[in-house]
Amino acid sequence: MDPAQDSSKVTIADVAREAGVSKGLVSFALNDRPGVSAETRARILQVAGTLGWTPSLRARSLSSKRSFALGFVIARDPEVLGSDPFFTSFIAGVETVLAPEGLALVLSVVPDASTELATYRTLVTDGRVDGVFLSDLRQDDVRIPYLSELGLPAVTLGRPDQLSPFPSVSIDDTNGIRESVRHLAALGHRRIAHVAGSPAMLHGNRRRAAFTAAMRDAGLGDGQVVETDFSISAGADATRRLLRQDQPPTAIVFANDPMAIAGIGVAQELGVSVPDDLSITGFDDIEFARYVYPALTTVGATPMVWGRAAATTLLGLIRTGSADDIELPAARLIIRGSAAAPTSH
Amino acid sequence: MDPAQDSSKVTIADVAREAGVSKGLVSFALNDRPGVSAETRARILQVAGTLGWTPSLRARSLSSKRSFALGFVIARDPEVLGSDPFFTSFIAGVETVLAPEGLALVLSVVPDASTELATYRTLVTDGRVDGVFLSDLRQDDVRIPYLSELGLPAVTLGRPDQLSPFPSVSIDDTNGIRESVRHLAALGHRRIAHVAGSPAMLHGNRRRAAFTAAMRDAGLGDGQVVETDFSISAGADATRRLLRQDQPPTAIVFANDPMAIAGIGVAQELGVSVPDDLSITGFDDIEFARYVYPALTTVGATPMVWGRAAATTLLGLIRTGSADDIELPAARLIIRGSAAAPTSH
DNA sequence: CTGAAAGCGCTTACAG
DNA sequence: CTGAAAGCGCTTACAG
Repeated sequence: MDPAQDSSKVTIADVAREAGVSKGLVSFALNDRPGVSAETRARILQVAGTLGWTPSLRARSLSSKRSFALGFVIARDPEVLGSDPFFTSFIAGVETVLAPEGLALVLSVVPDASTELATYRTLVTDGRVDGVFLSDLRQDDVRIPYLSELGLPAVTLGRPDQLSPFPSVSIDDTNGIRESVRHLAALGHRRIAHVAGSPAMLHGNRRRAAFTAAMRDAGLGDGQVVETDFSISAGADATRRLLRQDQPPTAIVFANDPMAIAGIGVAQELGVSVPDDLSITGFDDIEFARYVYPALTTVGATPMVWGRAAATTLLGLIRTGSADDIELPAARLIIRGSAAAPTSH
Repeated sequence: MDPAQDSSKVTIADVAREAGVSKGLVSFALNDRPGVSAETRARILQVAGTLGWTPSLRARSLSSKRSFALGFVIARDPEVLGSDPFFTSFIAGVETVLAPEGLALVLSVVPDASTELATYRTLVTDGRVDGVFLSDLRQDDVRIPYLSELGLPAVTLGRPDQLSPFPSVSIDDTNGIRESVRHLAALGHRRIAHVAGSPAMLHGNRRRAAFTAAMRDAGLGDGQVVETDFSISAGADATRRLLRQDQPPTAIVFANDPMAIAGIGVAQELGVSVPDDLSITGFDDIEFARYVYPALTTVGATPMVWGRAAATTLLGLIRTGSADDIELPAARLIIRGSAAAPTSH
C-alpha cells in the first residue's frame, strides 16, 4: 500500500526480472562497471527508478566487504572537549562530502589513549568503517603504525613527525604565530610570553617553535614559554603565573583561543587591563573570540575546510589506493581589540 | 601467520565444526537464546574463544535486519554549533553505554531542517541505525510523526508538546530559571530582564515561561523579555538593546551560557560594570563559565548524564519494544561572581 | 557484451 | 534439546 514500504521490499532480483537481465548485470550497472552497454545500463537504471529500488547497504557490505562509512575517534577528557569547537565544525565539513556519496560517519568519543586503540581495533574487527580520520597528532604517534598494521586506511590532520603511510591534510599554523609575534613587536612589545600547548602534541610543539623563532627574528630573545595541556584551566593557571612575576610580560601569545579567553579573565581578575597593561592573542578564532571584551586578536583556523579536505583525501585513498598530501592556505592573524601598544612605564 | 589476521577469517562454520554442532546452534549460543543446554553453550563459547571467532557484523546485519548502531542527527548552523559544548559531552555520555555493548554511533551534522528529514530517511532506507536521538525539540515537531511513520525507534531529549510514541529523557530546567530569578530578587534586583532562546524551541519556550512565572511570584511583574535564536551574536545584540534603554535592567537572566558570556562582553564594552551595575546569570555551566571574569553564575546542566540516560532508554526501547520516560534531577543554580546586589542609584 | 551460479557469514523457521 | 536447509540481497569470478 504505502509506496515507501513497498520500495524497501524491492530487490535486485525484481529489477533484473523487470529489465530482462541477470542480477549480475544489474549489479554491474549499479556500480558503473565496464561490461554493460550504454543502452542496457540506461534501461536497467530506468527500471530501478520506476520500481523505486534502493540497493541494500547490508547486502552490499557483506558481499563487497566494504562498510560505506568513515570513522573518527576522539580521545579527550569530555570536559575539556566540550570547550573546543573544532570538532563539530570539522565534522560538519566532513559531512558535506560524505552525504552526497551516501556515506556515513561513525563517531567515538573516548576518555583516554588506550581506549582509543581498542576502539580502532573494534572498528576494524567489526568492519564498521572503510577509513578513519586521525587528529591531534602526537609525537611518534603510536596510532600510525597501529592503524597501518590493522590495514585501515587513514588521513592525518597535520603532517606527522614520523614515517607514515597515510596522506595528510595540513595547514601552516606557524605563520599565524609568526604574524602574532610580529604584530606585537611592531606595536612596541618587548617582553612577550607564550602559553604553549602540550609538548606531546605536534601542533603544540610546532606553535611553540614558531614562537621562539619569531621572537629571535624580532631580536627579542627566546621569549618566556609556559607549557600547558591546551585546557582552559591550564591556560588560566599559566596566565596567573606569568602575571605574578616581578617583570611580567606585556603581551602573551596563547596556543589556542580557550586559553586566551581564560587569560583575559585572569587579567581582569588581577586588575590588569587588557589591552592597556597586557596584550593577548589567541589561536583558532572560535566564535567566542569575537564576543569577549576586548574582542580577541587571534589566528583564523578553518575547521570546516579541513573537514572537507580530509574527507576528500580519505575517500580518494580508499578508492584509488593512494592520495596526495594537501596543504591548506596558511593561517592568518585576525586583528581585533585584545592587542595594542603597551602603555609606557 | 598473524593470529589477528587468522582470527578474522574464522567463521561460524569453523566454530560449529570444531564444537561438533550445527551453525544454527552456534548462533543460538551466541545470541543467548533458549534451546541450548548449559554445557553445550559453554563448550561452544569455549571453542569460539579458542579459535578467536568474532561474529561478522555484516552478516549478522544482513540476516537479522539490525544495524547495531544508533544515530544522532544535529541540525544547526555549524558556526553556531561550534560554540555549544552540549553535544560533545552528550555524545561522550552516549558512548559509555554503547561501547560495552559493541554498538556504534552514526553522527550527522546538517545545516537545516529539511536536510535533517532527508537524512533520517536515508538512515532508515540504508538501515544504518536501529534508533535515533532527537534533540532540540521544537513546537509541534515534525520529526516525531516523521520518524514514527518511518518506523524508526527514537528517544526525545525533553518532553514533547505533542502526542509522541517515543520515550523521553528530560530534566526540569525551569527550576534553574526559578532559582536564578529568586537569587536575583533576594539580592535586591527589581528590574530583571530575560534574554530568551528561540520561541520555536521547547526549551527556549519553557525557560521563558519559567522566567515570567518566577517574576510574578516575586512580585516583580512580567519582566522584560527579548527573544533570540540562542546564538552568541543574538545574545550580544539583545544585551545591547536592553542596556541602551532609558531604564535598563539591573540584572539579566540568559537562556544559555554562550549568550550570557557575550552579554558580559557587551556590558564591558559599554562601560557597564558586572556585577556592580549589571548582574548576569547563564544556563548550562559550560567550561568557559568558570573562566570568564566575573565567573558566571549559571544553572548546571549535565550533558554526559543525559547522554547515558538517553542511550540506556533508547536501547531498552529497541530491545523490549517499550521504555519508560526518565526524569533527571532538576537543574540547580551555581552561584559565582556575575550576580551581586545592585548598587544603589 | 551477457548469464548462471557460487559465495559473503550469519539467522531463522521447520522438522525431528 | 538439536540438525539440515533455506534465506537475507548483494558481488564476483567463471563461462560463453
